[in-house]
Amino acid sequence: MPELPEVEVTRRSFADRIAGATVRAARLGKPLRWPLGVAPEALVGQRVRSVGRRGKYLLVEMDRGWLLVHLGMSGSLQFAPALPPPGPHDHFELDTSQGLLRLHDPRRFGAVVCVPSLDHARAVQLLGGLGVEPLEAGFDPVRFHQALRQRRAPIKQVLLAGDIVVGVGNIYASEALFSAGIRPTTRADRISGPRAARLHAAIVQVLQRALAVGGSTLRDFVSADGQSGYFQLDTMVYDRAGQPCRRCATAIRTIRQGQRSTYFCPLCQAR
DNA sequence: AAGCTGTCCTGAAAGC
DNA sequence: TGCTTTCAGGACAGCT
Repeated sequence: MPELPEVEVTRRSFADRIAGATVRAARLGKPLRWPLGVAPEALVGQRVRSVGRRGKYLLVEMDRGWLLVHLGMSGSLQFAPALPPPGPHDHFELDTSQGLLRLHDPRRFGAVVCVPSLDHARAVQLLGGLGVEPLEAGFDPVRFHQALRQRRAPIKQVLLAGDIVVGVGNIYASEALFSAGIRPTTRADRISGPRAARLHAAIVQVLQRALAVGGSTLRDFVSADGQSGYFQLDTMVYDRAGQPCRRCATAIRTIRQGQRSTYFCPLCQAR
């Protein structure tokens, strides 16, 4: 499932190639998570200025607004001069002078939303509540600790909420907590400064490593077949229930937190 | 305000 | 073998 590293790799794979292109047509498939918000024809004639990213949203900057693209959990993008006819799971297409951008999303948790330049409220609604970017300078260990001290919920769920730091999904939350030696059920406000600093470093390291791996395994994520693109994850705890911890050989345990699976090592993550 | 729960969707895997 | 059930995931609405 696309988490921050996959989204960033996707962005890099087509941002330069689509920049400057003029939209010739836009097509919708079955409904996605949210409606597009405008008639597809409203995009025709606009040029693509750039492709940025905020959290797990891709921000396609157009002449008169932004296209916010979210890959949900099963979405992927392709951008190529030409593509085969759309299949039953291709739910958005942007035909441009430089190629065809296509969203393939079998489970339709993804979304493409057009936010006109003037609709500031809509932009705030979609992006306003997001936390800091974990791979940018604003993600600071001291401020991270201060933010955690305001929260009584289990640290795993606080990370997932995304309002302190974005981009840490279910997989990387478990992985980062293992790396920092913190039990996922620990109340966020009970984590000391030094331990928060360790978690901060673990989040950065886990995401950066995934991004580096993605750079090699996902080089043609967008332009190629779209099937083999997902990360081949080599995890320490995620999806390893009952298997021996790679550090101490204790059996990895799984629990449910907020209807989501959490994995941890009971020995390496004692508290 | 913060923190719960339910909801959306569909393919894969497990269970009967 | 074939049918039914469960599970996975991100993020929001609507509660308490």
